[in-house]
Amino acid sequence: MTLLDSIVMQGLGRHGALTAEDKTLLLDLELNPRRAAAGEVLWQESADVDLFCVVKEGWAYSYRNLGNGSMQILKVYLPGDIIGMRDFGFARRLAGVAMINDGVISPFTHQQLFELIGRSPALAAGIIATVVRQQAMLTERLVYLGRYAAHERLAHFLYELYLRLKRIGAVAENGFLMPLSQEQIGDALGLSAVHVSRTFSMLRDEGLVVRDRQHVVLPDPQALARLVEFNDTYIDETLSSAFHGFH
Amino acid sequence: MTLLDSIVMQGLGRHGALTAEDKTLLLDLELNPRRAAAGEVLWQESADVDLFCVVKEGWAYSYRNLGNGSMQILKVYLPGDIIGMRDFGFARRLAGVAMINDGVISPFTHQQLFELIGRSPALAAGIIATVVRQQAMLTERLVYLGRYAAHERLAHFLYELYLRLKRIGAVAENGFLMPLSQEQIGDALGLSAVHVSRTFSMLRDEGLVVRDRQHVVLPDPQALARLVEFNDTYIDETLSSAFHGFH
DNA sequence: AGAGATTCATAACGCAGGTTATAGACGAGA
DNA sequence: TCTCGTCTATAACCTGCGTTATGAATCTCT
Repeated sequence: MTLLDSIVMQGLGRHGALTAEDKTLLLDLELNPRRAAAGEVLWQESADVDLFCVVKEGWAYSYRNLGNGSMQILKVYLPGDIIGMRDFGFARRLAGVAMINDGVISPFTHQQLFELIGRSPALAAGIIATVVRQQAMLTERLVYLGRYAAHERLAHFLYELYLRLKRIGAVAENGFLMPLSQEQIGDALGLSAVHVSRTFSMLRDEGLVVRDRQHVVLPDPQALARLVEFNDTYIDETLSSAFHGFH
Repeated sequence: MTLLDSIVMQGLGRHGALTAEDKTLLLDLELNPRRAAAGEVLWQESADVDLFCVVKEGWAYSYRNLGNGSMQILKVYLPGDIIGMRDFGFARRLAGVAMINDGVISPFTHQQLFELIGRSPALAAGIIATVVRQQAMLTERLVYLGRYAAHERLAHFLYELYLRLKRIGAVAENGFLMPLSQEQIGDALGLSAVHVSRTFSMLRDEGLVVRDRQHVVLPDPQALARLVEFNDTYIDETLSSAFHGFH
């Protein structure tokens, strides 16, 4: 799991050839890795925007604390993801970010990001693509919050994680580790922790999800995908050819 | 309402001086205006991505049609907004777009957008800012879908429209025209049309919203804002200084 | 190894909001 | 002016999910 540095390159660079300089620029982003403990808050809402991070190990999530005492988790970050792009261009953080479990992150500065954009059109395009893809994932979540029932939300959530983890080689025999508590899952899906538990039981009874603490197995991923009519365009879609021309 | 062409410039250019050439580039985007009738579908989900549009008159919305027969409205577009940025970088539309009422739109091509980005770093930065701001509005909606009750969702929705319309001078004496049906509002807020009606009645009884068909008045906008703890950072926040340095 | 804190499963109960139904108000077109 | 279709208001009824509670299992710290 330590060679995930390259995942960023895969994610950003798949659609166009990266030059050796591009690769150097990318690797430079990861020169300052540090450990981050479970629960550590990387930054709070409204903090100044100074850093972005590459997640190298562990999971993180971005969230909003609400006036009514509840929390909404906006996105779960996996190894290889870039944290903080949400705030790109803003002076203040729109959401807080915290680690879910112990991990390693590589912070880099606003400054570094601007330089990278200035030096490599290919990477600039890739970064825009990253932002747009994140927006697409957010949209997908929004649709599920607005119009689907609890079991569909949970199934969709698990299947999305499954696909994303598979991309980075963190799935074995349809199983993966999921360090999120049911409370946190509820905060992501707009459900109470109790109902998340109920819903897990339901999916278990239907043979769709087997779970033992943090270990999750999807015995039949296709069945899950059918249940949620999973639209994976937003995860795997290739960029348009017009976009390539931009490089 | 016909001079709204300039709104795009206001929205993108407020944070940095635009050169005369920048302005020309922007005006070039609006050379081909055409009428669009209420209900007209500008494009469907999964269609090829070819065009973007500036809305010059009228309202539009982007939406997803779901397998369970319902619809989720993702965003309402007002005069001066750019439609289609959601799909920037994708080969296929992630969402359909339709007109709410009669209006005028100015389509421009992928090609034009790329040229504009290539020629003017200031405009490129502005466009990224537009995308990020849209993402922020989407996030705000997501939070409300996940963690707030019907009356809070509706109040927030109305107040956001109020602010956006005020920016473009479409509010008079705290009142504005809202061409959305209650069914459409429900599709945006993840509620049934019946419950939207109930909730309007509730807000009316509390003196927060007066409504007669399409005419809406917010007698005390501040009271509404308090109800929803409105966070207008994402609408008005100035860009970070680092971002300015990028121009 | 023991104590306290977290997490999870399941049950009981209540309510916000979905669904269906009905009737009035309004708008477009003949 | 009449008709038909769309939109809205309100009522009656039902259910999915929130809330609260309890006990068991697991983790953490010493």
